[in-house]
Amino acid sequence: MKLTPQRKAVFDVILASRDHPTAADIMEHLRNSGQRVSYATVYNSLKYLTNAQLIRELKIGESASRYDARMEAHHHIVCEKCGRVDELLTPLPNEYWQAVTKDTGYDVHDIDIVARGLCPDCRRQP
Amino acid sequence: MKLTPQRKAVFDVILASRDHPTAADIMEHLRNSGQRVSYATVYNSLKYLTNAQLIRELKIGESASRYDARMEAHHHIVCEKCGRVDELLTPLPNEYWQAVTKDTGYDVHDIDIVARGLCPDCRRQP
DNA sequence: GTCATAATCAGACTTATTCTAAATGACGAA
DNA sequence: TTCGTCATTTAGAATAAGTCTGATTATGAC
Repeated sequence: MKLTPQRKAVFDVILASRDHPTAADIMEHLRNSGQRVSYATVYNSLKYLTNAQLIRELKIGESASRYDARMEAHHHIVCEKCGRVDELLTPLPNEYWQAVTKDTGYDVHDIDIVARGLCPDCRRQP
Repeated sequence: MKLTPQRKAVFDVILASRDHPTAADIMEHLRNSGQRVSYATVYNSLKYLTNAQLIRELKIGESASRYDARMEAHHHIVCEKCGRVDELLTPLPNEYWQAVTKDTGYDVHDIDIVARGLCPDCRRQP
C-alpha cells in the first residue's frame, strides 16, 4: 500500500513532461485528463515520490517548486527570457568540492548549481 | 529623493547583521529598535536596494528570501542542522563557465551555487 | 467480513509577498 | 510662501504556494 494510483498518476505526469512541472502544472494536467485529484493529494504524492527517490524537488528561485524525474546527479539552467528550465549535465570538478570543504570547514553533503542566461532559441530572436 | 530614511534603515540592518536576514528579521529588528515601518515599505526598500546594487536577494530553497549586503561575487553554504547561512567564497573555475556554455548552448549570464552540509559547530556536537 | 491503518478529499489555514487606495512628504515653480 | 506634482509610506486587503484538519474512503491482515 504505497504507490497508489494517484501517486503513480503524479509520477507519470512528471515523467512524461519534458519541462519541469510545478504542482499547479501537475494538477492542471491531471484535471485535463479527466482525473479528479485534490491539491493535498498532489502535494502528498510529491512528498512521497521525493522520499522514495523517484523524483526530486527543484527550488530555483521561483515562487513555486518544480519537480524532476531525472535522478542522476545534474543541475539546471534557466532561461531569463522564456523561463524554460533545462538540464545542466556538466559535472562540477571534484577539486571544487574539496576546495569548499577546505574553505568553509563544513562537512559538505551536496552542491547545487543554478545557471541563468539566454537559451539557444531566445538568443536567436532579439 | 531616493535613499529615504526608511530605506537606509533597512540597509543598515542588513549591513549590521552578520547572518543573512529575511524580511521578517528586518521588520523585527526595526520594530525592536523603536522604528515604525510597514511591511510594504520593507519590501519596497529591499527592491530599491537590490536595484541599486547595494544588496542582493538570496533564494536558497527556503520559503523566505534572505538579503546580503556583500556584493562581491560569492556563493552560499547552508547548514542542514542549524540553518545558518555562510558565505562561500570559493570561486568557480573559469573552465566550468566555458563548459556550461558549450554543453547547453546558452548565453550564460550567471552561475549560482548553494552548498549544503554540516557547519563546523554542528559537526562537533553529534 | 472485520478491523486497523494509510491515503484521499474539500476546504480552512499559514506564510511570504504583492497590491491598493489613502495619507504624507519633498521639491520645484509661481 | 503656497501650490501642484509625484514619489514614498502606510495599514490592511489580496494573492500564491503550500500545509493542516477532520471526515471519509480504500487497502491489506487477520
